[in-house]
Amino acid sequence: MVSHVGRGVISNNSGEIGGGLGGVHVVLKKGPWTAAEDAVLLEYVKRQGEGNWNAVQKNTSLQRCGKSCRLRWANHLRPFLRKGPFTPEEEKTIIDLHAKIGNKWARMAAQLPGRTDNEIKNYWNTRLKRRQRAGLPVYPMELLQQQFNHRLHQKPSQNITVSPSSSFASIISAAAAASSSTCHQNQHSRLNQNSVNFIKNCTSLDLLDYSPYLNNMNPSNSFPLPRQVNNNGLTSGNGFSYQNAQLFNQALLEKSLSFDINLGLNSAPDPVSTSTTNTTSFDPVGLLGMATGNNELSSIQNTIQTSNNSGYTRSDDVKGEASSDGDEEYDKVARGNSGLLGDLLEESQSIKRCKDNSEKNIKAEYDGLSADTFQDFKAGNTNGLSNPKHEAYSGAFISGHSTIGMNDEKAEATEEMNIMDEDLLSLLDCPSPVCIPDWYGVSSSTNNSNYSSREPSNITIAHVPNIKADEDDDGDESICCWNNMSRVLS
DNA sequence: AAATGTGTCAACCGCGCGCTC
DNA sequence: CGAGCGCGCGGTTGACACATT
Repeated sequence: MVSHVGRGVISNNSGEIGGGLGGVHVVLKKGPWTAAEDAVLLEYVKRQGEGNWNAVQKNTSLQRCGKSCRLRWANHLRPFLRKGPFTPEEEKTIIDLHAKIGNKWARMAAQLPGRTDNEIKNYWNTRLKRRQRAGLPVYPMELLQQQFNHRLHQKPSQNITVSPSSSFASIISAAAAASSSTCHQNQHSRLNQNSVNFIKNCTSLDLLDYSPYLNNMNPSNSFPLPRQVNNNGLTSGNGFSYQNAQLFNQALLEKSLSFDINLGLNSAPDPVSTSTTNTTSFDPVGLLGMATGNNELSSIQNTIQTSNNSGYTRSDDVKGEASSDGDEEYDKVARGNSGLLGDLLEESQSIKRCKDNSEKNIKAEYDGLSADTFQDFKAGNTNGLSNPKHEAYSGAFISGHSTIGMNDEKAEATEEMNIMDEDLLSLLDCPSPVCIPDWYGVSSSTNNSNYSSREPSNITIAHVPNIKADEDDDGDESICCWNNMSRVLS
């Protein structure tokens, strides 16, 4: 019945008023409102008050459906509307609220006098897009840490379902619940034990900004320290490399295949069936996607890609030590973590500069490489490369602990980290680089059940070393959670 | 200067909820 | 109790302006 879909067209789509008009087809206007139409609507509301929007078309000359009238009134004509850009306070409020309640625009608008849900929604979507493009997490780290700590000490009283539209607070709740819950002790897996140890040995989860929420192996549940960025845009400090981050990703993915949150925290575990009833499939991949506001799962890859390509890894530590180095670019990047649009703009520019700098420096360092090789590596194509020079170059690029451009002291500390990385790698005895499964980019909106049936085909762990699991009895319940991983390599 | 990309704004659409009959 | 209706919400899209290449 719609003659056209578009702006400024006349439609005979009677929409909601169909029934009320007894089947009379009324040509309704669509598209932008004119001043004259506004005047008519204003006058009507002045006389009749808000509501009964379908009556507007009946009682006035307006050729607009009730919905359109309501929208026009709510977003443009009603009194006390605030126009213009959001203030920093408003932006902060929006970010806070979104972290708490998710995409509840109307509820947010209720907290922001004079602002409409549409405005807030537009603002958020723009911000989201921008952060995604920059490979940044949606929420400022401070906020996340605050939320996580808060949720951690709250035992959920009811089941939590995690969906793509979940607020981050609910996701964090789920992670915190899993973290503190008593988990099933059966179905041990050697790989899982190793994963546990691996994770426990990690002090920083670089490249996976929000993976800490899933890291229920951290006994203190403390938030990991972020990486630092030196003045070449290269990462340094505590943390682990791109390769190890991928291993950690893999661990999370493995975990996703079998880790169910039983959110009935006090319910007795069912030793036989651990994943079929009353459990919510816990999908770290999807959660990470959501954590960064990206339901299409590109966030992790974006982050890794950023590091891989440029050697740059963003630090979330707004108050990080790097700022004290007088590193302006770093400061700008860190400032961008406020999540405010103005800072974001500056941040993305700084990231670009950092990236350019690091590429320049690395290219200079390994000047003997051909341009093609350089581009190949940037593209992640390292297949069949055995040139030592290239390997060094690869290391500089892949590792989060490049020493290029560092002073001796920093370089020494970073070298230590690289050694640690290698140790961790050797513990897992993984071929390097670890392949990212081809299904890794699957949207988190995909039915979670898919994950349980999709083995990561590209993960190639030849064998897993026999590492004694850390079975200390210091009350580290979280081990149980990982022990709950089953069927991973069966 | 033209093409392309990006941001912003405004509007439409489908869906679900609650009320009324 | 169920159908019809009004309304609100959240997702999506299109137009336009501006920035970048």
